[in-house]
Amino acid sequence: MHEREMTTVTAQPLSALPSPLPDELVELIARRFRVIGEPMRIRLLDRLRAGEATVQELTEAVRASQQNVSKHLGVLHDSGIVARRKEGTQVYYRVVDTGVFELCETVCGSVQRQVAELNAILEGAGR
Amino acid sequence: MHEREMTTVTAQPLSALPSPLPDELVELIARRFRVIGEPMRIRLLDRLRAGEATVQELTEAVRASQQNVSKHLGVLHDSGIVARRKEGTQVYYRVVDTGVFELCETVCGSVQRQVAELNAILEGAGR
DNA sequence: ATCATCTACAAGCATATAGTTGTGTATACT
DNA sequence: AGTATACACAACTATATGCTTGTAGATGAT
Repeated sequence: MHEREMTTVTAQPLSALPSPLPDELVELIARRFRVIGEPMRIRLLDRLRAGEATVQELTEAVRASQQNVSKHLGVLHDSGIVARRKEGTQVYYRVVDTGVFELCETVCGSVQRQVAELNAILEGAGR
Repeated sequence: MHEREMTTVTAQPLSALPSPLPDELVELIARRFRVIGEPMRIRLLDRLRAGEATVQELTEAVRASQQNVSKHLGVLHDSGIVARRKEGTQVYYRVVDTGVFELCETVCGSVQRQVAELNAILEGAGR
């Protein structure tokens, strides 16, 4: 689907993760989840689904202060989820780790299932 | 109880998410990510990959206080990721939302790609 | 009944992090 | 040069949350 050519190091069926996950890996995974687990950052990534955007455009899209947006973009950049490109006084951000979209879709699936369950329960009780 | 037969409600290609994600959905997604973005909880879920376990067993597996484990399990339970079953004085926990494993695999993929990139850079600079 | 074990809840402390304010730096325009 | 714009960094405050300690409730054994 995305980059397929770093065959040497990472190409394993990831389903086969070591059973007691090593502590460092656990920390890395947790950190990544926490980076994405922020409403403002999710909104930024959502906007970036449509493609590259400047800080200015992103600031308008998420209705927040420029400093705040810049800070969140810095977090996303540090964690390697987005990349930036400077052009004049403007900085363009884009998503480089498209795995985040996959993550959001999986989470949305879980959320939708839960909502469906709740509805089912409510209907069952209401009748 | 609830792990089967929910085919009717949620079956859409989730790739088609609304473009400016509604605020409430963003909050739900963020909360879910934050629930998983905790090393201790990841370790608990990791242990639960092997199947149902009691609080006691989980406490030994993650080397933490019973109270702390219980609290984290409560968080996982509240968010619908795990379910519990009481038997005598013991409580068995199990994962009901297996999407979390998918999430971890995706994240591991990203992390591994980043590590690979770092290695490549280091090798390039070192030679 | 009494006691031990297993689990969950509550209060307090410590830390992490989100948001604001103020400012520095770089680029473009006049 | 001087000014305006776009972005990022730093310090500060507020809030959230993880961990500990203490304990309550429930079950089972003696």
